[in-house]
Amino acid sequence: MIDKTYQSSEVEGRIYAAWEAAGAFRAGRPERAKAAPYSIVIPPPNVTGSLHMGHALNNTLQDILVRFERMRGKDVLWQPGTDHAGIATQMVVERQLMERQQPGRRDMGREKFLERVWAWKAESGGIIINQLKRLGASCDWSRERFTMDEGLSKAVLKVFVELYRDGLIYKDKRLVNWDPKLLTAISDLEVQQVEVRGHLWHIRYPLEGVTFNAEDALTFIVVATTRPETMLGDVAIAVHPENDKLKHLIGKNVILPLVGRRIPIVGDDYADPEKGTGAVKITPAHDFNDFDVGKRHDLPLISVLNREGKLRLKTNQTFLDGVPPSTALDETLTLDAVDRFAARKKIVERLETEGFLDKIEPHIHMVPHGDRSNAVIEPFLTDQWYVDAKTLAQPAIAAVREGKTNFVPKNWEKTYFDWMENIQPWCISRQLWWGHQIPAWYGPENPSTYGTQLPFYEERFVALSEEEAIAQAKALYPEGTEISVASNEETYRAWQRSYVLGNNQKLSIKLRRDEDVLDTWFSSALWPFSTLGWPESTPEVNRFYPTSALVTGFDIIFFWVARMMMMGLHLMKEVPFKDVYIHRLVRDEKGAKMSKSKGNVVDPLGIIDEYGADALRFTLARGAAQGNDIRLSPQLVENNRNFATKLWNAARFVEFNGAARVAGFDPKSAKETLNRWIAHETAKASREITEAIEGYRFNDAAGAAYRFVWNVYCDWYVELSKPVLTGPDGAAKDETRAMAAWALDEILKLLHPFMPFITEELWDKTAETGPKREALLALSDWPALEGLDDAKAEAEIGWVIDLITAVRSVRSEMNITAAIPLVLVAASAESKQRAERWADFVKRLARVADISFADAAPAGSVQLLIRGEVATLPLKGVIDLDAERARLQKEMAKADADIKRVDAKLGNANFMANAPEEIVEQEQERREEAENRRAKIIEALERLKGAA
RNA sequence: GGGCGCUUAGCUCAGCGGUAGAGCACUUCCUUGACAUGGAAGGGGUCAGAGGUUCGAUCCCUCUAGCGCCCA
Repeated sequence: MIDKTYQSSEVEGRIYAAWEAAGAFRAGRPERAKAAPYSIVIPPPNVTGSLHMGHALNNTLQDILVRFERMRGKDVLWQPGTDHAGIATQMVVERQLMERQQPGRRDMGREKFLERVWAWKAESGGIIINQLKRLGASCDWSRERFTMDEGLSKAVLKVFVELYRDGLIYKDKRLVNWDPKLLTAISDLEVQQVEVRGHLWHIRYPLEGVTFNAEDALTFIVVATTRPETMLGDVAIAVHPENDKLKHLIGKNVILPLVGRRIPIVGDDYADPEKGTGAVKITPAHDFNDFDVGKRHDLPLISVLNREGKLRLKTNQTFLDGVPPSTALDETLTLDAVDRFAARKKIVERLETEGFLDKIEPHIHMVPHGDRSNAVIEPFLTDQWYVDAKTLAQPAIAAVREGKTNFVPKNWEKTYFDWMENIQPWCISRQLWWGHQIPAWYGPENPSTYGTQLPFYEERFVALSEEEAIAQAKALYPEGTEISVASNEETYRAWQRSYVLGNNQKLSIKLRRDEDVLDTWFSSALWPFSTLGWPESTPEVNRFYPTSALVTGFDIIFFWVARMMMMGLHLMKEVPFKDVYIHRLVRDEKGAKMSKSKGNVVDPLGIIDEYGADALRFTLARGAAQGNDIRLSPQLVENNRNFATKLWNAARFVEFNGAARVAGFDPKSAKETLNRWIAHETAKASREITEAIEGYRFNDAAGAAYRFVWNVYCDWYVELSKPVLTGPDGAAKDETRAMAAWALDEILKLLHPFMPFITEELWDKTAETGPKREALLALSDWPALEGLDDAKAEAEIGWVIDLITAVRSVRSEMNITAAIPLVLVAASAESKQRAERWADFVKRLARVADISFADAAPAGSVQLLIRGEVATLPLKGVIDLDAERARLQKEMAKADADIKRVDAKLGNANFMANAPEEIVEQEQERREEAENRRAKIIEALERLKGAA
């Protein structure tokens, strides 16, 4: 028995447990060994994260695809897992330590700290997985993976070593985006440009060889900068070679204020003559553009900041080199160890008091910020590891061009190409501890070539293991050298000191391992194959790679999709996925982006608690039109919860009326027109939904399902079947019961990918009568309905629906509550038959007292036009004749307008000459129909005159 | 500055070269035994503006205005 109401909170947990117990989501079920594979890898959520609405959308869409294909009989793998989220997770744990006033990570050391992170992972790592289950996600949880798992770590190591060997990973000293708060490099994708109201400071740089006079513009050159503190690292001034006002200064020198360094004025077209003063200061160690200019002119790099963003001057040899002592310099040196922003203020003050400040303009500009720390990012000169993304990008670009991977919607291709074609080296090292430690070991420069001199060059050994690194070192250093690995940085330094001091005659060498870890996205880039067991040649790799589809948000096309493409193609020689479906954002009901700081975040679990997972899923699916953000409001979810209730009640009604599934029932065998009609409609809906899911048109699929269930099955089939179901027993009743149950079954299947819980529950409840169910709904066959189209049934039921609707309209408009007679005028034989067959139904649904036939319309009746024929409601005395006249005149006006419009077309020689034949025919039919309608209305108006 | 996209009913959004659609909201009516989380009926749109292509444009093209996102 189906309960009176559907309690999602009671049902969902139980149903999910049943799926898991049956292993319904497992890939590689034996009975599907010969089935085609279908695979999706989940975009791994952060292991310590929790489910937000973006996840809910993303995973709902994947689940729709996966459940759909599973029902289509494929061997489906939805590969779940989480990533370790290096920076975010490390931040959380460090903050925790701070809050608890425990020692920081440096104090406790790497090993201890990592223990803490693993403990934190153990504690909070399962949360999001369970939340995904509450959403109904049908992942194969037995295969859950984590980027820091042994297997995935092995994959990361192997890839690093291979790419290094191939020259696609290298170490380089370049400017990186440095986060002075987190003390790590980040990739340019992790930098957010934020518009900031700042200033443009115009500074006078005195020309060499003349006496500086703030009043005399011939004694200096003015440059504008947004970051005056970096002037301490200036090494040149650039002016455009064709800048007529300034080009005469090229080749001359200026004396850097506050420092006294002599720096050249160089000609470079980077200096835009239209912008600012036309001259720009060049600080190659603190600006990406300046770095390039510096390279072109062979300028030195003077870094004046330390890792924490404080000025580093006193012990900074490159800063002091070639600068004559002066009191100005001494005063500048007092800024040593001062934070960059405090230093900026002080420097501006000094420039002003000493006459070097020309003017200050307010200036709005973009300032880079770290996406995790929100600190202002410094371009910073360090050694980091890079991936040669440009080389890897080439096959990845080609694969999309050749259609091996398709973006849906297609226009995202352009975004992908734009980025890929202008791709920069990918900085993959992070100064963190939580992550995959880079498998590189360093030792002193080979003494056989450099004796025991100061080791300013380090030998580098990139290897899969410490043993391999030692073996490599053995091969490099002189025979008999003892080689060991320092357990930590400290012991290495201690050894290094003694080595440098020449106390090491025995040639005992220590190696140290690179302390840094890899960008989390490096491991995520391997996700489509590392999760399948690569580098082992597992059956899963062979069966499920390349994956079928990837479903993700546009915000990680660069971070993730592009990098998976590069890695997949390079390492597997095949694209990682055939289709990439890109969905958009879930916004709040006002259209604002959900964010913690705005406080407008809608918690999917709260929605699930209140309305059920199915309602949330259906809402998201209905809203997921390609290319559009989804505005989510509780109202919408409520509507879809109501839809679930509607379905529930329909099932209850059907059950209550003895509709039980009949073994071997073939819908094609139905005799009753109504039953043939619903079979026809079911097949139609099934086609629409199938095609829509195949095309990733989730909204169309959900919309078609909604309309079919509510506006076809419930509104008409159930209503029209009532007289039969509640009437006398017989073949028609038996058939209708069987058909009602059959169609409901098809509905459950068609809705299952969208609303898995309620459909599975009903599948179970309806199994109580009739033949035994062979499988859970999740594992049942998707409808494949052939040979059910029935135009005749469609025409007949359509006629009935039109008739009922028309009578209801008049009743409503005329405010008639009593049962009224219906007279069909000059009815065709077909209409007569239909009317007789459907009399009971029409009487019931339109509240008609009786149906009769006449050759002419009775006087004083209301006229209805049903598919070209006249039906009347003799309402003499009941109706307001004026109102009826007005109604008819309105219809008349419409008919006139229709005729006029069609005539305009048909009278146009060009239209007749150029329009396709079927369109012309259509127009002609339309005219005939309108003409007929008009004639009937005129007759009715005439009759009204007679009645008056 | 470059790129992508949007502008359709009061709201949120589908759609599309051949007479404008849905949901919600609104109005009126309905405690008929699946469902008031419901049923029935109804009002409401020169499809942002201006040009162009076409027999025909809400749809294709160009421009303008406004809004959004991404990249520099």
